[in-house]
Amino acid sequence: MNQLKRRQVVRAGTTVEQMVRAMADMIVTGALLPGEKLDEISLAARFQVSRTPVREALRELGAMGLVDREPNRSATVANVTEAYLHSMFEAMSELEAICARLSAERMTIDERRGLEFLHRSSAKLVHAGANEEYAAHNTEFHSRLYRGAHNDHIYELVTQTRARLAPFRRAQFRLPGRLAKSYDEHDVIVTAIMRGDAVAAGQAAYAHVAIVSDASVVFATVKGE
Amino acid sequence: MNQLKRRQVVRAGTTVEQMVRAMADMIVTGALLPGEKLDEISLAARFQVSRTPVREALRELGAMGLVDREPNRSATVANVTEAYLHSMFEAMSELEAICARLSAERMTIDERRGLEFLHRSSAKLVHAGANEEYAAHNTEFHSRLYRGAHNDHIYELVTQTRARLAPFRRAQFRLPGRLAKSYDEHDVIVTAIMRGDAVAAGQAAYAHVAIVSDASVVFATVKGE
DNA sequence: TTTCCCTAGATTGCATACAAATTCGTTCTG
DNA sequence: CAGAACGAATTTGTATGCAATCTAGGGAAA
Repeated sequence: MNQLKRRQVVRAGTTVEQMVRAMADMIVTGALLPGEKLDEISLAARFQVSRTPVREALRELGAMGLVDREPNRSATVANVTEAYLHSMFEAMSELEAICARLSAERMTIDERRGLEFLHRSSAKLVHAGANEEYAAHNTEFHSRLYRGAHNDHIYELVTQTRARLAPFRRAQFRLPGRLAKSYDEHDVIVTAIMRGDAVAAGQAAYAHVAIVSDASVVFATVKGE
Repeated sequence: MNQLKRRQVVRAGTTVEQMVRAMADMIVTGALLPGEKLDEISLAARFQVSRTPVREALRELGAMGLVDREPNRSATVANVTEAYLHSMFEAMSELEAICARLSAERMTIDERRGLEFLHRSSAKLVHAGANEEYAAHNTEFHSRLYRGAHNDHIYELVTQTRARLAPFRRAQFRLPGRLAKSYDEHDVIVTAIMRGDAVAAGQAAYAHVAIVSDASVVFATVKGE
């Protein structure tokens, strides 16, 4: 098995799919910063492919809102105005509220128990001050909330919004005491969901995200313009 | 000015943009039916361009959710499962509720007056049974609700969802008496917004869309599986 | 010195060419 | 006759080439 084609690499698909995944990841994780130029030739060289798949990947990323494109100029990592950023955070609050509300009504027993267990198990990370690991737990926590709503389209909308927001809330848990507060806020949500209180769950989720927005460090306009 | 290039035609952009607009329109209006095959060569011939822009347009439409794409097989007009369709309608209800709620809180005086005027002026269309025209008024009515929320990202989400839903609710106003009921439901929303009652506006909007979902004729799986 | 304009290089947009994959018809076999 | 298997034709995926557009730098004029 010395000579396997690029195509056969685990979980691969077409070249474009790979590029989209790779670049989306780089943008979301911050390896590429908002405003950064993405010229097709460099990308083609970097990924060892021709410009054709690069262009298709950029177009898809553009449609996803992760990169900005204008005719006859290089694509750039999406960089939004402060007003738009605010609208995304607000939308996120609303969407999370919906998910929490629906989760309170629709989660199966197993989902509820799983959520509670995950939440409880993150307590020790708070005490240990394990930023990175708590962040991972946090992501999983919210993911479960989205899935728990049992609505595929809402899941898509919230996931998409979260991805676009990611580059702008990197240092979320750097603020002192934020971890413990986050845990407490999750606790309110979990409690409400466990007892099937949709209204309380929705309100708690809305407030939680709203707080995160405020706590988030906002990178405005990093490069170019 | 005899020899103007394709590019210079009014409101045009790059070839791909034109194709995306044209095809999105065809899909949304039903000129292309869900499930229909979209092979690149035919499209290229039809639009008098090479396959390259066609492929980019298809990829963008795919990202928008208007066409389904799988590696090494033709793209098709998006055709969703009944479960997914249901989830889109539910999402639409939630999103419209948010917009109505925020509109009740945030619309300017002018926006409120404009909405009310538009609504009142559609009354005569109901009496006349003018389906087509009422449908246009209806579209405009909802558009204003979305813009009235003063949140660009939510506007984007709701617009996108509406577009994906369009092919599946074509015959919305064909049902007898639906026009009058729609008007009455709009009336409740408008009244709530005019008096700034966010909760009532949200509930009325949610109920309105939920009814439309039920009233909608669902085309399931038109062509090809 | 500053500003404007022009040209050369660089970069994107689209077309064409070729490779890989799929599909469908035909043939061969049981 | 049914079904598997092979192969040609169709269709998608990627590379390359050329035209159109943009950008940057230098030189001329104010």
